[in-house]
Amino acid sequence: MTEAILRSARAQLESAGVEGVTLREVARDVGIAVSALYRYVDNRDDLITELLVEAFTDHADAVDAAVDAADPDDLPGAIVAALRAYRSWSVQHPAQFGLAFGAPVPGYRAPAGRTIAVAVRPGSRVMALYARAHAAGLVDPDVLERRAALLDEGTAAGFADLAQRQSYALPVPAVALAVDAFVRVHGCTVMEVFGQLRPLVSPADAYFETLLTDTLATLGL
Amino acid sequence: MTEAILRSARAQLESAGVEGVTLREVARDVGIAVSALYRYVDNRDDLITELLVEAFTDHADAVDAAVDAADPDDLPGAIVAALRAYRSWSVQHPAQFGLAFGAPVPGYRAPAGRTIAVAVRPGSRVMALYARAHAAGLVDPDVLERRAALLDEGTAAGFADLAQRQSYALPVPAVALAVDAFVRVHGCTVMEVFGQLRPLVSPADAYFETLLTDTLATLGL
DNA sequence: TGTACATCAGTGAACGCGCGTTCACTGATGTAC
DNA sequence: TGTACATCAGTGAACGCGCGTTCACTGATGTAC
Repeated sequence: MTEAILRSARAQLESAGVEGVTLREVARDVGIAVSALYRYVDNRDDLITELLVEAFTDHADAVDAAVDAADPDDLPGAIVAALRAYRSWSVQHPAQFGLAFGAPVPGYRAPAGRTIAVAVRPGSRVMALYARAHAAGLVDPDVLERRAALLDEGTAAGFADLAQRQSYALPVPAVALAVDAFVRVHGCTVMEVFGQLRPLVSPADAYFETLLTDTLATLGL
Repeated sequence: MTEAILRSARAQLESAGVEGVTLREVARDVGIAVSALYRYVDNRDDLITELLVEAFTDHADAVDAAVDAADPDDLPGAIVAALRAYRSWSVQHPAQFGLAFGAPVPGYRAPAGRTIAVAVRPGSRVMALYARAHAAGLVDPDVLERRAALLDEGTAAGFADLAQRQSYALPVPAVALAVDAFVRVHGCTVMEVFGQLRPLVSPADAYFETLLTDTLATLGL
């Protein structure tokens, strides 16, 4: 039942956006009185939270699956697979992506406790791969050095803080490189999902592949 | 009057998002009967369109102003100024940015005739600067060549098409470089406005500056 | 085996609300003769 | 100068709608004695 409710809500999210997710419509869809919905859901915001957590989870699961399926001895390959999955899932689930990574929903405050841990999973997974690559000596020292030269004190402190909070076993310039790469990939993905890429780039798949190979260079791999 | 209506609608957009923009609230705000609104506006969608066009226009105006204020003999400097303005306006006007560049509003179809021309202005402005820099021989040929090597047939055709449609006086690899740079800048901006950058990067200003200097390298300048 | 009772999923009417849009209208202003 | 008329910004009531949430309830199922 709880699952049927969530499925119906997801369908509405996909067809009408967050603001189109409605308890009454869910009730109609599931074939239940509206009031009966309150047995399964505290209120509308609670349902939205459920959708949000589900979106983050599905996204992270897709990335995990790609990494698990990759050759464990080919770290750059695994990173590429992860980033590819990051985009693929997003393009295939635009509404859920929009809920998770789009403009914040006005009047709705996501409960940090439930969302943060799951929102951070894909980044942490990739970072762990990169840390292993770094430990294995695969990261070009010149690239690291050039990135270090770009760092001012404030940003360096920020990256050090991030590495400590998330337990990333990487020196600050390597964290900076990883963030750069992530910004490229996520930025390109957002643009594609929200329709800003199409006017600029014709086969998005191919463009993303070139962005990926170039991103490896960003990472010094 | 028309201006007062638009101002009120903009305030609502800022405080409650697109879905929070309401004819009745605008009427209340302006001090007029709801029905009187229909003298100035065809319907709600028309008002949203007005907001959308205004957002694109203000954004493009900000970029134009930055370029106009820059030293006309320092093309890389002008490009940096344009990209900086691109981000600054966005960060300062998150709601309008979200309307223009966020997830499409469900149930609302923007009239292409009114939006496309204005949506394209910042990109074209920067592209024109880059074309001048290229014509002046400022673009590193090695960078161009490396980018050319990354191009497959399909993507190359896409960029050629873009250059022709928009009359960009640049060879295909240079167009590709410019798009890469734009994706980086826009992607980073989206992440910042929608709150995905803050968990990763601590002083966003400083990070964006390093991204800008690195973007110049992307462009071969 | 039979009865009293608790549990619990689900009902349906009602609440108060805000919305976009339409309609017949009012009343001031300006113009034509 | 005075009168008839058109224009036009704005009024206010009404339409039909959908929403989230609450409330007293029903009726089947299971449990305790």
